[in-house]
Amino acid sequence: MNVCTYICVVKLEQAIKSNKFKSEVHKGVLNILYTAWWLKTVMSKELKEFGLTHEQYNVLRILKGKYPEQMCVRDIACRMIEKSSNVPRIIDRLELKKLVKRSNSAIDKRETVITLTQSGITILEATTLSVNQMMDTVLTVNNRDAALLNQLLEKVRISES
Amino acid sequence: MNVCTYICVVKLEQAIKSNKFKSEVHKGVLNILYTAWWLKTVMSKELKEFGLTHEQYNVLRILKGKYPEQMCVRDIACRMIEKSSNVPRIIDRLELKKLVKRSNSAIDKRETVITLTQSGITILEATTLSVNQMMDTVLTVNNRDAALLNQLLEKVRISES
DNA sequence: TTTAAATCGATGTATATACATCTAAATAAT
DNA sequence: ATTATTTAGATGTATATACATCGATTTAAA
Repeated sequence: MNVCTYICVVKLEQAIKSNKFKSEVHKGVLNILYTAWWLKTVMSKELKEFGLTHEQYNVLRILKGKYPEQMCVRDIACRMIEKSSNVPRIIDRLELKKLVKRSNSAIDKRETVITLTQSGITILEATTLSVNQMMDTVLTVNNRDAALLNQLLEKVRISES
Repeated sequence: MNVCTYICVVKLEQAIKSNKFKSEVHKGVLNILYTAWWLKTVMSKELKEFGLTHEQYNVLRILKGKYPEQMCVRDIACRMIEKSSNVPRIIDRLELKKLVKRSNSAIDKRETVITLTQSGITILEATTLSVNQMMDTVLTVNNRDAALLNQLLEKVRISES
């Protein structure tokens, strides 16, 4: 069975061939992990058309958020979804593709400031349009359910310790 | 800010320093991705004590599900949460640590069958106990909310195409 | 029966994750 | 002012992801 086949497999039990879960909470953990993989796979398929990875797209979008201001590596890193992302290395690939530009900060010589290039803006806009359009088609969940989901995910992350 | 600090950051807006979302659905996508990273980070911290990665633990648990039966690589792969996992390579590390054993199938010579070793069973049991205990402490969400969350995640994965 | 197609899993490559370490620079402490 | 500490980001390493390819089988087709 092809990886893409799973995009149409809705049931978790079917996806991981298991129907014995310790509890709904335990199932929920697996469900979140699986859904995250599913979403990444769906998105990556679209991003690939533009030669971008999920993480590169994330960095570009973060830069867009402050544009035309520049951002230092640290500022980008703390906005990443996956906090352990190695941002300097992601910047490396984006720089090779000339989508961003590195330069040294005048204020703090330790900092490297990153700028979106015109090419970066153009690709990002086209990609965002395409990704959003695709997501609107693929995701049929409504905003009311999504709002409830957002509340529940926050509850999951309320930790005792 | 240390990566571990984020374990105590509950709000998505705070975690990714953004409060402008196109819609609740769009926010939901980011929320699922972030929560998955959060869960993996929390779990990995515990797994590290036993010298296991998240994926290695996943493979061991899948093998446990059929134990004492053996499983071929493909059978393991289709039960993985992340479908694009490179199972032969994960087996490589587990074999080096002598937690599993590879052997050739007598029925189909193309297949490699994997067996949990006694050492594998022992480590898996200790790890599972520790991980479950930690999860029960960290996750305070109740089963009713988790059941609702599971329904909503399934709705997210209902695709038009 | 011989060839063609499909399958299994090992392996190669580029990128990313999750760390640790290192250098340079900035800040704090003495 | 000098030293110590902290911080920024580059870099190194092991592992994983997301593919593609390849050899050895097995199955299907001619």
